[in-house]
Amino acid sequence: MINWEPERPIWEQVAEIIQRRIEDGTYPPRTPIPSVERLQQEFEVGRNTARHVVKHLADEGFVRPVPSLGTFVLPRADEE
Amino acid sequence: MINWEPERPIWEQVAEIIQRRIEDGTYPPRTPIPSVERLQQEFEVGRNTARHVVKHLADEGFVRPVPSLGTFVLPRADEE
DNA sequence: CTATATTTGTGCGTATGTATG
DNA sequence: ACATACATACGCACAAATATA
Repeated sequence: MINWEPERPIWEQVAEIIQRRIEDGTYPPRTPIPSVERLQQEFEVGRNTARHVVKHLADEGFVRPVPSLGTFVLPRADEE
Repeated sequence: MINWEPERPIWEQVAEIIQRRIEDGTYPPRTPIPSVERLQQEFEVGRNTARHVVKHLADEGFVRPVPSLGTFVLPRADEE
């Protein structure tokens, strides 16, 4: 079981964890973050919640989902 | 057309049918159950629903999916 | 040896229904 | 009324391994 903060949406808390992993290099640029299904399993959330996380990270410009392939970490501007 | 009971999920009803066939020997141990595509066709369900059925049966220990080969009926302990 | 078909695995996209706060 | 969360159910495409023609 995961102790989510009750004050904020779970998707937001998951998104922050993934974002942190992107920033600390756990998920390097041009590599895929865990799939929606993996996120579901690791964080014990539903599919829509996991997808919301990915969509948020994509909207924020951290990742780009590629159909049939995965969701890839975008390189920073100075790493382009 | 198939008359599914509206009260329960379709995947559950399909899984029960397959499980019954395993138990009555229609699908003997070490032989494959119908592929996902065959399940789709026979029960007129979508791929994800058919896969859900297989995953459920695998989680319950009735079958083991083998990539590229099929999903095989596991032998019971006393038949091992 | 090559080409095709089969089968599971893995991705994303979409919609609906239900429940909760 | 709305946002959040989950379950169900449909769709598509491609990858990888295997079997077969």
